[in-house]
Amino acid sequence: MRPPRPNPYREAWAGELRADRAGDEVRVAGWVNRRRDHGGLIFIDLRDRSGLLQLVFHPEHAPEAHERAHRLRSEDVLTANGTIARRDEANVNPGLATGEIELDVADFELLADAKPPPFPIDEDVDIDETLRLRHRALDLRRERMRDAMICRHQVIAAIRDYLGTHDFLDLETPILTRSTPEGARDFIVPARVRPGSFFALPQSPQLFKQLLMIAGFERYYQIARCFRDEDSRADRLPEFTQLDIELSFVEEEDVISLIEGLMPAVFEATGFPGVPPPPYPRLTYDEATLRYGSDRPDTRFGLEIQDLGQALRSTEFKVFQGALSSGGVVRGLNAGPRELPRSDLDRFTEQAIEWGAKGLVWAFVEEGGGWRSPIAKFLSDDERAAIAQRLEAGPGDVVFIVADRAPVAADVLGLLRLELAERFDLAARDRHDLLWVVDFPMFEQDPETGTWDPLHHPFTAPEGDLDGDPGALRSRAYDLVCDGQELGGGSIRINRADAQRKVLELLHIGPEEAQERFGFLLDALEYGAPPHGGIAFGIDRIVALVAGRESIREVIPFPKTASGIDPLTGAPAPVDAAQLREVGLRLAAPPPGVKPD
RNA sequence: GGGGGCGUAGCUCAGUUGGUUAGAGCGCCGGCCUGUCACGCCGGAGGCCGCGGGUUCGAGUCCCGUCGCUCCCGCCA
Repeated sequence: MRPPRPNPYREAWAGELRADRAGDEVRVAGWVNRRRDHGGLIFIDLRDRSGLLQLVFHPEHAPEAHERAHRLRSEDVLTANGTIARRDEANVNPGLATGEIELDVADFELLADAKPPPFPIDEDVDIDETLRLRHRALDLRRERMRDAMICRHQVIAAIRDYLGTHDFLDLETPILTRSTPEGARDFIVPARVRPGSFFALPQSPQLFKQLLMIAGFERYYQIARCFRDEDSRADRLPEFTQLDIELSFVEEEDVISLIEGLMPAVFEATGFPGVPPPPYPRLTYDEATLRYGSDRPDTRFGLEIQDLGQALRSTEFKVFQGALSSGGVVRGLNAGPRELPRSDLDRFTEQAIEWGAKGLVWAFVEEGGGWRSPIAKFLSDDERAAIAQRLEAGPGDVVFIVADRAPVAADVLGLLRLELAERFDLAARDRHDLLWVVDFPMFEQDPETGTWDPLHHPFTAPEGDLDGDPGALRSRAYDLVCDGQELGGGSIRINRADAQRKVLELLHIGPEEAQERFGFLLDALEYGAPPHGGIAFGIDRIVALVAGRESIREVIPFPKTASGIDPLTGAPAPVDAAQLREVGLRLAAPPPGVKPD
């Protein structure tokens, strides 16, 4: 850190003082991290953003200060001046960056005293998250959180630096806007200036960044706050921060190579090891869903899924035969030589059913090709051998098989894969797998309604015949995946109004509705839109990865809880009737705990 | 909306088969202590066992409901 401007509080950062300053008079300021009062000598670990420094209060060096120092307590704020003293060899603390020195305090001023904190600031223990969020200012004082926030800053600074030197303009887009078709539920804000109407908070700056391309800015980025009114997860909150990027006159390779330059810059800036250098491997969507049962595969461990259709094409076992003859699949994975008691097998089977399968076949392969399995007797020797060969399963291995519609089999085996990896701790810890998933289908058919839903948003450029079978269309989209989590995704966009209208039509968004909802984009597309494309990343996820945190709440200064509320401010909170009247609203029912008027 | 886990002192947790006075460590308060750095020693305070109901002679413990947190499914890039 740069040296502070000397002022009445501070002339140096406490955590950055070293033995070369021995003998110097300095003034430092910060919080009492910990006190060790020996009656005679008093030691205080002073904490500021830069780290810790031991202050010594000596009864003979400074009797008056020593007397007052007895009353210092944890988290008191003080400024102290004195002499930097080199510690005796025996008193050096190798665990502390400033451990070779200490400040022999001449005088200090208590700037603010502190109540005992509701949880320890000076040690790294798990505290109830709601309590931490309620006292977030205190929580953020903890080293772990300070590190995370600094890491967050470093990630964002590295991004700005990289994109800045690659000719990108950082431009803002509105927060009060109208519904964007990302597929999630919108947060809505009643509009006083037009009672009965609502703003929506952006789910992403998608439409605006396309307008910026049509405007001719060529290269844009933004660290953009985005909002989606859906239930949270460890890696998902209703409010999150996205790195939003868009470029003109580009195709897929341009975006991919930009990102393959950006990500290493981020990893380098944060000193994050473990990600192999680019080019990052690419998997097609079809490969990913077949081999890993997911379009965001975790490839840190094997357990790859295989198709068993060939091995079973003339099977008489009704379950498998039924699946195959009705257009479904039989797929399996080899879990390897695992000790799996019946209780685990039952649990997996139960879960498979919850995940949508009709059942789960398990089998232990024995010496000589026999199976210990409830279905062993329904399969011929040849079929068992063919399956074992396909799954490369030998004696001792346990294999799992699902027969179902292809998407169900993929999902179930994909989830089972993750479950097994968790159960046996298979994921490499010191390695992180970044990879691209490419060549997505444009649409996915809802098995119940038969309607076509876009896998990405409907501005993604399709590949193939727009007048042909929608199921055959591919999209020019790409997702960046890390350890089974989507870090970002994007696409080349549609840059012609007629093609855009056609795609919306395929989604049953008629001309009128299209005009009503995003006429402003369609209109702009009429005036010469360059070929363009881009990508968006979850900044919170990137920081969590780099900082090694399980939840993005650990890398956001003021996050909502997993249940979507803010214990710090109490938001969301009821508003009074006058505020409602102003925006032309009346509640159908009073909120819990509030009496109706 | 559904499923799992958790809820006991300020914090982190233990609490046996339902048993009478609910414990520990840390923190806090008081005293002692001149080389500690998780300082040490002595003493002390601190409890709506999430909340409501039920079973029972008796409930932290069993049952029902409910609330909160969290993880996952659904949902969501």
